[in-house]
Amino acid sequence: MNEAAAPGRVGDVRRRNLSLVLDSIARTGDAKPSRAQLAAGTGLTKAAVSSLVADLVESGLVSEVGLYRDGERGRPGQGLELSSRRGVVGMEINVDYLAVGLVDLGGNLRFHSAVESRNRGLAPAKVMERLGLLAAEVKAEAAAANIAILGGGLAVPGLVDAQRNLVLSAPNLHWEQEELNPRALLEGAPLGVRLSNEANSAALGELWYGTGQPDFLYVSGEVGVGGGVIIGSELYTGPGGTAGELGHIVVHPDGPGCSCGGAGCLETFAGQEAIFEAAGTPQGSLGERTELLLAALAAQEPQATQAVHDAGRYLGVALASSARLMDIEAVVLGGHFAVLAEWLKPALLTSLERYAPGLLDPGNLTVSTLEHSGTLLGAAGQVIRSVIESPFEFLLASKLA
Amino acid sequence: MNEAAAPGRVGDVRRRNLSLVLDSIARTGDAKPSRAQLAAGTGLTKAAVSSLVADLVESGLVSEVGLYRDGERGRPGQGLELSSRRGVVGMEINVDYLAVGLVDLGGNLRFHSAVESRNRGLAPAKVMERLGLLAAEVKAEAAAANIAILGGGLAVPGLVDAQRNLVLSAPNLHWEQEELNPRALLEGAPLGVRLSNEANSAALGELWYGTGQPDFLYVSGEVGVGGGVIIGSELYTGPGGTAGELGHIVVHPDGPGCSCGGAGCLETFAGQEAIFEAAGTPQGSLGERTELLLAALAAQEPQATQAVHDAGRYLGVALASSARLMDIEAVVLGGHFAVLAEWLKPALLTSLERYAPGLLDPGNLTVSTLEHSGTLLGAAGQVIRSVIESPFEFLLASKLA
DNA sequence: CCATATAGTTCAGATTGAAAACTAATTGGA
DNA sequence: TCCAATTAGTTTTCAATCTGAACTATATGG
Repeated sequence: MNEAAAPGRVGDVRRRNLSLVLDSIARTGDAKPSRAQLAAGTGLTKAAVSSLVADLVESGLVSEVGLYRDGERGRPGQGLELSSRRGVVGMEINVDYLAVGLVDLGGNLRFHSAVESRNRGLAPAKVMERLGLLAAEVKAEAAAANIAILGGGLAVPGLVDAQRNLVLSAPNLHWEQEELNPRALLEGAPLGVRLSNEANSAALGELWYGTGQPDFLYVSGEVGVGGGVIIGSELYTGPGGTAGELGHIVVHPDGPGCSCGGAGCLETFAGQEAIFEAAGTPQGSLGERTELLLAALAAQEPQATQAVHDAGRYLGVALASSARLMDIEAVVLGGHFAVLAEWLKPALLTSLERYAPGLLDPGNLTVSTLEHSGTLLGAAGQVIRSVIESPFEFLLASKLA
Repeated sequence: MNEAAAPGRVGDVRRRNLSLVLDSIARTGDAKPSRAQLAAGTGLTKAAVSSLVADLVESGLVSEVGLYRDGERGRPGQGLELSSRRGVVGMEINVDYLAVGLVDLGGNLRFHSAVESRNRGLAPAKVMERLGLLAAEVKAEAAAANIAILGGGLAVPGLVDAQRNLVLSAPNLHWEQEELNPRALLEGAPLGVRLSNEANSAALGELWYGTGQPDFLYVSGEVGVGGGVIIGSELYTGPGGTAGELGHIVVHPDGPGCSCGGAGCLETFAGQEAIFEAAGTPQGSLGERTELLLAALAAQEPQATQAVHDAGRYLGVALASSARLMDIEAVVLGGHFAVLAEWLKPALLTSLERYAPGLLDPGNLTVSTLEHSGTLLGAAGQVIRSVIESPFEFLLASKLA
């Protein structure tokens, strides 16, 4: 008996149905369903839904929002929605900036703020201090709007251990085995602050607040090339939690050495630095270099065009291999790749067609529309999702308080 | 409300616990646990376990096997085991042979038979006819041993649609969109016959009856190069069910064209045909060529050695990329690669160390020990697993009958 | 032969959803 | 104006199923 799965108890049924009803309300979104509609949608009886909704309303997760009239006869229903008076703070540390946002349970970004910050090489404590200022701003905004902060999500460009609040490694920040104390950013928030990986959060943001496709590979072109795999509306993390390292897929066995110790990795051909260098973009801040590169592309300068073309070609190789291995049918481009999409896509599609003909419909290669808030939304969304998936635990906690 | 998850009913608790108890008995295997031990292992009360076991015994899935004595004091328990009087037939169609086997619920291969058969290009009906002869043999053996056949699993080297009993494509058999009628092989078996992919079945066989690791990539080197990804003791199939196509990962962007329409695929460097050709092995049957190649390798013939070395190198590239993308930490070599392992492994490990240093512990690169029966066991195991995972449905059916 | 220990069963109690009957609120037509 | 029709939501009764505690069954060892 190596694995001890938990036994089913009578009470589990209610846990599950609480989650089912809450999830139904979340999915229905703006339509603000009534109890009767939820009963029809979930397959539960009206009696069961009424009882479940009563608990959810009492906990503050769900609120009744006026009457619901369809223009037909009969008693109108009470509209239900995820409370707009409860929110989660999304936070992001990246190489060049810090960002925070307040997301209510319904997924609306109620407030948003970002500052430039050269975080590479900075001590984690120093960065957390700066982030704390932004967090204070959010808290003030939340108080003003009468929104209770339930918790927060913090995305960093590196490998994290969410259980132990540990950044295992964030090479682009020059961090290694750093213990953050994210909880301190939002003192008093009952659900604390959850660490997560930037690319994974962006992928989840795209899933919950973007395209809504259930299966896709999100490609994050920040300083490194990252990826997030969404399968069946869930993040695929792999057994060790480090899946999606698209940047270190080998795209040429005779390629140059990579910072990861390997060779021929995608990142050495399609990382930001690699593209800037191949394009001959002079040194400078990220914003400046991006401007210059875009200008060069617009001017059809050959070196820049070739650089982006090559990046697209090798990205195509990596995507072809990924699609074959993981059966991926859709790709969403984010970060740098979204910015360069116009010039990148043709080479990418040609490459895909060469290495995996017919596997990926060109229409399934899309560009993220969430821009910089995707990561934020995903980081906060993970906390919101955890409430939607186990509301019972939340109910218990809020009854004690 | 786009997805309608099923509501939890009170009866679901019992469904789950029936499965939990059955699974506990299966895992404990030869130890033949008592009800009391199951209660301790599952966290259920003795009362609940007794009630659940009663149902399982009545259905015939579980049998009591004499008393259980620990040498200590107290009333001895009744040992329980998955019935050895119920079995599932595993069947395999491959390019060069057909095989069948009888697996009892406890996972013991009770009977096994295989014949050579040049199936490439043969009509599916003709192949099924030959397979029917083997199936008849199994049925006779089962009758003689007083084992009731519950169902069967049939593995084929191609992409299948298990719901519709369809082989979507099996290029190495020259089959395309073939409708088989596997159920006819085992008339009267209550669970019918389930089609599955050969590489996936071999991976599952390895999981259930081989190493027992919960996370690994199985590499099947038959005529094509296939793969099966096991994550968290489950087969990863991807959204469309075609995941694990290791053979068509791009290992060299300037590589030769592949039968899949792409270019630079692993299969063009490490497929059986590619290795034979590179090694200069003359034409002939698979068995003959394998003998010749092994002899050449034993004699340290340079061309053969180089061919296998190259195959290992490119397999290393594919595994490095796979490990990065899917966070795979262990690899099991099967089929042709298991046969060549002695000569293949050094180059493979060197390659892995070059392209993904430190990612895969050399000790986690193992060779399948199940040989040809792995696929059979996996094909049958899927049916056995489906019973273990939802015994309630089986109970219902057996009560009606 | 009895104290002790362990296995397994029986029965009351609690939780929970289904089903059906009931109350509540609204519209439209007589 | 008022009542039939219609839809929303609540109350009540019932069945399924687990827990916990008390009970019975069967072994060992002095």
